[in-house]
Amino acid sequence: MKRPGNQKINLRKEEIYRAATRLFREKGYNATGMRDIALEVGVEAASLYNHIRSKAELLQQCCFQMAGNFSRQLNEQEEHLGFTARQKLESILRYHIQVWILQLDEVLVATHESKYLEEPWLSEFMQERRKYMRRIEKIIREGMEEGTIRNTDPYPIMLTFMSTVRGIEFWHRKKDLSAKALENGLVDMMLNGLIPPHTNHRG
Amino acid sequence: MKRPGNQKINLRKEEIYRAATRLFREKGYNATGMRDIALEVGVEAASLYNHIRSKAELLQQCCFQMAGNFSRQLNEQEEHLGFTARQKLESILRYHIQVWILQLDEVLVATHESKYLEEPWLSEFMQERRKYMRRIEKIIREGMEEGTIRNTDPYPIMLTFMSTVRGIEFWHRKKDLSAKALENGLVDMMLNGLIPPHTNHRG
DNA sequence: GCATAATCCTAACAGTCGTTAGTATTATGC
DNA sequence: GCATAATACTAACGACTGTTAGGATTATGC
Repeated sequence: MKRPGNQKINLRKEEIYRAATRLFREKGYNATGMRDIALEVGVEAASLYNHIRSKAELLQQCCFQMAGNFSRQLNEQEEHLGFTARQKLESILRYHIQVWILQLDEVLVATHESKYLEEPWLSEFMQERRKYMRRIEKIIREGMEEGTIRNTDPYPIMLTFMSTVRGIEFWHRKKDLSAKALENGLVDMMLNGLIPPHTNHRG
Repeated sequence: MKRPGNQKINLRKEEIYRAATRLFREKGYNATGMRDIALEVGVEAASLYNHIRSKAELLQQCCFQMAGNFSRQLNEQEEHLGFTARQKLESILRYHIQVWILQLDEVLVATHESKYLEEPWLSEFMQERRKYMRRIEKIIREGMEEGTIRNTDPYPIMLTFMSTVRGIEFWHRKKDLSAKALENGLVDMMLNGLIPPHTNHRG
């Protein structure tokens, strides 16, 4: 069997990965058994090991795939010369929101289950995250220097920026609000806050 | 042994609860064994059952204690007649932040591990949380009617409000920023956003 | 100091976990 | 259709899980 383009193999592997990601999100990494994943795929648990090396590998793939995506997108924005820092931040935030809407399973696993990564992956993942947050903070500082971002401590702003997307976890999709409206609403809050423009109660 | 004020009993129980909460936060509920908790307390795992009914009970206590605290504080604010809706929201947000700073272990367990509650506790907890979010949304709507809150869709605002505290999870305490400064920074972002007041780029 | 209740221990339970060994089955390339 | 590689199965492994039983130890109230 000289692989006919690797298609079938990777399809099965992909299927396992998707099932695992969904279950990791739904039940948590530790509460998800290989037998649960196997049931979802329609196979015995032992058969999974023809396609993957271990359960831990599935978690690693999910976490570092997401980390890579976010890091790459941040690279693009950092190099975007025509944008002010505030425009960069808005663009990055919109990317965050879209990922949280379109790939909620993966991003929630990377966010909540990454702590179950084994070493040395755990340390590497956390270091990458710290690095990412520092890069965001740097853009915020640049925005303050160029005057497009309000001049206060950049650190709480960065924390708020990183947390804004978290609410999407609770969004009931069926209801009144479209994805684009949700995105715009979150971006609007990040940029303008909840005080009306005419009021003069700042500080 | 006719309880001498229940002190010793409750101290041990309290000790177990604290150890469990810390470990649940650190390693997650499922990855924390009764033997881990016992080791922390300095006792054999089986001995824990002289003080608690089950591992699940420890999680329930943590989740519903926090839920009760938040719910009670919200009651107080709802009944606070001298406050505008915006002042109420700021007050509630400051309470959120202080809890996330002072009781990070418990609040993280209630936030991230509550999904491992068994029925009917799980349903009750999630229902309480939905109710809480709807009450926040109602205050936001009141603020829009009285003009103290910018008039947009209240739902994304509520989601942002609920998520603001999440960043505290990543706060390195040792460093530059005091707890009070962090609190003020987060509140400031919530109220004013990151656009400087003189700019005219709203909408 | 005796009766008793609280708390601890050891040992073990039934179940689940991720994973491996060994083998059977299926599909491919020639 | 034969050789071979991929993939599936069954059975089981040792380790770990929350919890219980039963007995030993300790502290309390009178």
